[in-house]
Amino acid sequence: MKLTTKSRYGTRLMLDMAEHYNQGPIRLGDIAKRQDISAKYLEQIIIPLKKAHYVASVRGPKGGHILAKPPEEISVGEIVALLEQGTSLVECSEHAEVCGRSATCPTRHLWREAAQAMFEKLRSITLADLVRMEKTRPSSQEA
Amino acid sequence: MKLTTKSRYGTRLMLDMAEHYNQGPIRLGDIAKRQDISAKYLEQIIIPLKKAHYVASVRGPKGGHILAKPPEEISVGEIVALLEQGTSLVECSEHAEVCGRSATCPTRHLWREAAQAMFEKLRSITLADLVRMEKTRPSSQEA
DNA sequence: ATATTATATATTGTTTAAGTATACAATAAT
DNA sequence: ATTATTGTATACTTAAACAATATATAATAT
Repeated sequence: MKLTTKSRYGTRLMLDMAEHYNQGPIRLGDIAKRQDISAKYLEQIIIPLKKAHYVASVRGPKGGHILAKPPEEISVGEIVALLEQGTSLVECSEHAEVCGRSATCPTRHLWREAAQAMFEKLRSITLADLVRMEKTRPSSQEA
Repeated sequence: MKLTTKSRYGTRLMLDMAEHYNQGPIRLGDIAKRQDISAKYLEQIIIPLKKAHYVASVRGPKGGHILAKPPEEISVGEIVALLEQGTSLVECSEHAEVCGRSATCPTRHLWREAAQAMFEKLRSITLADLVRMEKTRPSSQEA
């Protein structure tokens, strides 16, 4: 039930770009160093974010990546949903056919509600919120 | 980010026992058949549930397992927390030391809040609720 | 004494997560 | 034009975790 590194690193990747919003293209290499994540791995993680038009890119020297929307308009929920490939906690939430019991299984709805509660929370927090949190309390912030 | 089969099967295991509450010890073999889960695997899954005193057992012929508390007093949240070994979505929620960035990482709190939202929902639903749901609407129940 | 249940421990197979490696394409600076 | 620097695309590898299975043992109702 743990989050994958894709959504965790992906969130930090996006947060790093949010922190440097309006500073032109940011190199993945720089983000990799700042966040201490393999640059090669970040290259993979950013692909779906580009396809979904959260991120734009510029090739060549002085190139890099930029957020395609302001940080206020990108929620963590969107990022996680994208990188975890959906908002469900069990396969049968989205694909009832994987289990013959789907039609009558009382636990099925349970997992959907739990996932909903989680994503509602995540969708309520934007990259701008995170940047603000970081600035306000450089360390030891409480929930 | 998917739930493991342990918590999913474990919930169905407990629900099956709730459905047969006050009917004496229930054989794991019977549950395995009804739920279409490997009996051997259920034997493993039930171990932590016994250790946590949600389930009691009787050996020998006519033996089996029984819920140690009424279904009203066992929430899905407790079952899942037990079988997923905690209520966190990332390692650093519980063990800050696994990541050098824990002290200042703004995303850390994020994951804790998301997990909290999810478990609040799960803790609000008991086995008795699930039994009731099943009886009220034998199929096609909506959230 | 026997059949039937649970218990304990070890082992195995499979999948997925996580990360690397290599080759290619675009472009700014010179 | 050439070169260095960035991103892009695809394939590959490794390790861990998940999901079971197998075997042997212990308790107990009949």
